[in-house]
Amino acid sequence: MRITITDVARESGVSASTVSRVVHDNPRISDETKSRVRETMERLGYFPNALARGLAKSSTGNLGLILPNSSENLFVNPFFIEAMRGIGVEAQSRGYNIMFSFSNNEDEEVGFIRNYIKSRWVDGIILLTSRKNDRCMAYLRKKEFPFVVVGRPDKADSTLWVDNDNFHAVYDVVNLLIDRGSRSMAFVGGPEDFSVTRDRLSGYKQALSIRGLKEDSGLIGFGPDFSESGGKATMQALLTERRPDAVVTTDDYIAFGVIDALLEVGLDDIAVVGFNNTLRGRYQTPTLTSVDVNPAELGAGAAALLIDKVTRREGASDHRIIDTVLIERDSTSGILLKSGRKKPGE
Amino acid sequence: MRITITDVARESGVSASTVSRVVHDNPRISDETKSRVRETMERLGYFPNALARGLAKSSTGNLGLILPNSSENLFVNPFFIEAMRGIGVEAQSRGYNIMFSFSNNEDEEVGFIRNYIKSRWVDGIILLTSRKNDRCMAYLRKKEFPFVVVGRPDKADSTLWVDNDNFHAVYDVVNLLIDRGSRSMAFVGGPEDFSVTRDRLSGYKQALSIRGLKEDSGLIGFGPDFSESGGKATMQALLTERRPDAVVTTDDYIAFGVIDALLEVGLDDIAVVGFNNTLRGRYQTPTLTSVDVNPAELGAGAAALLIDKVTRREGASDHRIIDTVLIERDSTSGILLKSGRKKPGE
DNA sequence: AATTTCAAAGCAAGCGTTTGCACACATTCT
DNA sequence: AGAATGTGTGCAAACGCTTGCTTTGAAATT
Repeated sequence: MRITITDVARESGVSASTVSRVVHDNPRISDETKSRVRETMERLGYFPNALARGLAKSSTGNLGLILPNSSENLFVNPFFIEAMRGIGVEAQSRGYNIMFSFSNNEDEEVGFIRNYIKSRWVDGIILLTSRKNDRCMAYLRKKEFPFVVVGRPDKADSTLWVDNDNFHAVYDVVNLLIDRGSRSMAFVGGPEDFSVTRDRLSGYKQALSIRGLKEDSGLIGFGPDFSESGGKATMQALLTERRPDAVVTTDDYIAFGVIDALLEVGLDDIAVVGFNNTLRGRYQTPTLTSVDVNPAELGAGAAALLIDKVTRREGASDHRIIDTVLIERDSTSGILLKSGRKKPGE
Repeated sequence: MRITITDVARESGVSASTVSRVVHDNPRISDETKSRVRETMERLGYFPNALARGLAKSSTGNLGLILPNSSENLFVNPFFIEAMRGIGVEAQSRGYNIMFSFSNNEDEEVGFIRNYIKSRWVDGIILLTSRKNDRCMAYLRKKEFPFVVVGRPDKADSTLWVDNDNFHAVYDVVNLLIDRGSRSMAFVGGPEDFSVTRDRLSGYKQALSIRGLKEDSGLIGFGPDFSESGGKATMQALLTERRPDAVVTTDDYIAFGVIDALLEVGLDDIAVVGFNNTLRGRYQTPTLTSVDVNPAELGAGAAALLIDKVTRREGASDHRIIDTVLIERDSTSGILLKSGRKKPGE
């Protein structure tokens, strides 16, 4: 027989309400009673039933995590598992549990969110990507349900968000490339409706203008996704019109595709930069200069923000910016050598 | 105001119990009533409260997932995210939710399990690794709580499990290497208390003996973990005594370490095989022959088994074997070339 | 015509907590 | 001494659903 609050109450000669108040350390209960009740709880091995508690308080202490439509490349990317870890660790340390679901498309995502909300499993929801006109966000806003998004939201309202300073991250990349001698730098991004793509593009444009280089729309391309094949195709299209001396991309996998496209036409002296500091970028040939976006911190920040919100903590801010780290490797050392060996002297 | 089962009842002129029975499609309710009630539910947008339901049924429809102590290398390994995906997809398709937690050590794991069970958040638990004398398993058995483990359990009792046929997987690898000409084959495994290590070792021994090669304990080593550095150190130790012509490992990362150790002493003609078919193995130099263990299938199988169990489905078996696929690449093509180019003619 | 059988639906007691309000008693103030 | 505070607990009504047992009325059986 499972032991309940009434067992504890009977056993320590008080009412169930008193036991409940002891559990919550209510100041109206005398220290004497508290310690007596606590001793009984200990002895009986009492543990509150989360469901009953949730029902009574109408709040669960769970957060829902929506993983984006899993085009395969999203899962070879350690970004997500790292973000999940950040979320998990932060949530655990504050007594929250995480429920997750995998979806195949935006419809399914909305379906899961709907289910989480309506069945009252969770107190808040974490979205792991930010898109323009995101239907998940629209739904959550309509329902006025607490949520946080990793990435800058499309609309500037009270939405909680956590993101890198993508503008500055790219700004630094562009400066590095200019310092390395680039005069005609291309930009190959993911889909244009992701805020991360748009932010990085504007960092690119700003930096060019500040350094006195002309922006050229012929040097800017957007892929259909964040995949290697998408990056390759985009680069190939771009190459029919222009011959850049460096390429800034918004993801390592896009960068791999770009490098592929370049090498295929014999261009092995073009600098390429990726984002997300993937493992493959560290081992492939050439090793890839990349921006580490600190996914675990992004996740932890998101969880923290959301928990602050649902616990109505005072003075909680509505966003958080996570630092990035630019990691320079061979792909910007001056020459893309097929052999992958570092250019001597760089 | 949130709408409840009584609202639906009132609105369609029946009792709450009837509505509940309609929701569960109880045959004792007439079709006429069912359709009337369903129409009302639709119109009102009724959605059952999962907490209340769980409290009444004392079951939640949630499963708990315990991710192993996160030594970093476990997370660069796509095995886990893939397994999670398999679990998630299977669970979702059967109306179950997944809660997960990250732990840093076995104590924490047991703590999370205890919490899941005692607070009654979940109906069953999935363990993602199987160790000898695992305290999690011991605890779960003591509590008689339903769980499933990925990997063969240490004790042969009624424990649910799903695993590859590690014995045969290694058996095939050994045969391949012998066919390629190996006569002195080493085995470098992970920690000996993981059942996966022990199973693969016995496959190795069997295959050797069947093919008429002598087993040599000097050719067998176990690393402290599944990491690159561990693999390297183990191989280095082994090399002080022996000079094998091929190495079977139990993980790609161990294999990377092994290759490193070999190349450092100038041995570039030794065949090496890994497990888990990691991305890095596909791109590094040389590309690595590896066994794909189908992590998503392992995860899905685990979820399926556990759900069958907690729903007391008839005829549910207690384990499931998932096929592996041996993927041959350059590292067994005869010579480990530093350039990573395929040996011509192989 | 009286009795049995059966289908369909309702009653009410849980499931285990939380919490506003009431209550009893002991202090302190006029 | 009577009134006003304060302090520590208990009562009982939620929270929203499930389910064993009953009831009701009609059809089938003797």
